[in-house]
Amino acid sequence: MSFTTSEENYIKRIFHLQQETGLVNTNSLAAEMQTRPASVTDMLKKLKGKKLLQYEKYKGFKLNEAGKKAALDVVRKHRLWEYFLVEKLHFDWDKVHPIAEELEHISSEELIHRLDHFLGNPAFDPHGDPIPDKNGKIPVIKQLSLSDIAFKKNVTVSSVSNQAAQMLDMLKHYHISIGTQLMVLKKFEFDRSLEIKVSKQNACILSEQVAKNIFVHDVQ
Amino acid sequence: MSFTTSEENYIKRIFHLQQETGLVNTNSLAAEMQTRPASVTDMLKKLKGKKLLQYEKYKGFKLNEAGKKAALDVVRKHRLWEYFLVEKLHFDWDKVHPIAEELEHISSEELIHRLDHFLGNPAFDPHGDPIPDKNGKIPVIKQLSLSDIAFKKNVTVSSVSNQAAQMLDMLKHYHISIGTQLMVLKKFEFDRSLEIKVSKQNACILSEQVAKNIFVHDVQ
DNA sequence: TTTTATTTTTAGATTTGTCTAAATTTTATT
DNA sequence: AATAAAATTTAGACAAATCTAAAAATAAAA
Repeated sequence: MSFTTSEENYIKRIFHLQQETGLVNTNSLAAEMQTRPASVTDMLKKLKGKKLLQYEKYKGFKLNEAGKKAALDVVRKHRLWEYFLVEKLHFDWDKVHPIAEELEHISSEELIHRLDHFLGNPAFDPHGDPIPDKNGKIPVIKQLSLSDIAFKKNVTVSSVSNQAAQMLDMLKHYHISIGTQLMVLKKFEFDRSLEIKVSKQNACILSEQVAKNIFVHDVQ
Repeated sequence: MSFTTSEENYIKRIFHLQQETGLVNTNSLAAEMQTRPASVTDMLKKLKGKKLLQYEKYKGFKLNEAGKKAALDVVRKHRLWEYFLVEKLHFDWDKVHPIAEELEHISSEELIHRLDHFLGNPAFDPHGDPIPDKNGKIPVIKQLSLSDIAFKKNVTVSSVSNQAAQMLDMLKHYHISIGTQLMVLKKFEFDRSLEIKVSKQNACILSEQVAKNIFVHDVQ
């Protein structure tokens, strides 16, 4: 099933709204989409016709399973492109959203599959938001990301979600790999970067983005 | 001035047709666009209204300077994206056209500027077609590209248009740089790759794409 | 529980890009 | 030069996505 750019935009916004409020209503979606309630009603009929939406007139609405999968596909594309723009083209992270809004509607599945691989299958975008995988599965941030660890607590690296060469290079340089023991010394609120201590070496600084991609567990 | 996707597609096709035939006529453009002559006429009025087209009813038409610049912008975007798809995402070169047809309509100038830089400001796309620069200037293939040099003729490398790290790595590996003396020994028609001899070293094979990006002049 | 206010939907219009069918202009042929 | 053929344009229609204004349904308040 393929969708128009307009359909994809509506699907994505409904998805985000229903995550906060459960059921979505016409006026709030119209406000989000910067359009008129009447236009929303028109689109709701189309989406219901495509069997993406639970919708009864005057009752509020939400995406069904097919609709959620469609939304996650768009979210995945958006976040992968944002990652590309920041990591490869060195855009500032706060400049990429409008460009990703266009790129997310490029249709080729093969393109996204290859882009994902090229980027090292990142789990989080430059804003720290999770990137759904091909099946719509969202990586869970089980309080185990290094960015959520308490100070002075000894932890062991269990996985690194971002396989990009640059990331691996950096970790290699700091002598971090699966099994390495770490301790968080300080968190800079300004950019949420972390000062950490690796085994018996000197302290070093990791960006929030790197920290989010490092998963750790308690030392046994 | 910005254009719709449909306008850009028409502009691009008119550009390619007028390079071959000078004046373009309605039926041939309709055939190229896989649409009806009546639809072409409708679009011609729009493009004339935007002052991109020299057009008198029943007389044939062609892009004026503004139109040509608009066309070159689209061609530039298309070819840069093709280069990206082949060089970075490792698509087969014959698979990238339809995807680039979508990507070429992404509007951000900053994006294209950064993409160009990221790719190493390539002068030719994976099909060997020249990539217009930001100002619409098309790199001239003055019989000086290595791919156009006669066999057994001694030449000196004068410039390398593609600044990508991978390209430079490869050239370094073969001990090729500005000033290096080369000789073309053989051309394989199958993929137009070249066997060349570098100074007093062993012969090596260069792909057509690499050869097109190496410019040479006669040995003085 | 009426009445009022809010929300949502319908009806009908608009824009963009397309179409078919018919009319017009140009070109080619006798 | 008159007529036939081809190319091009006009006229009117349609689908998608939007809009305004009015009607209908629901929710809130008196």
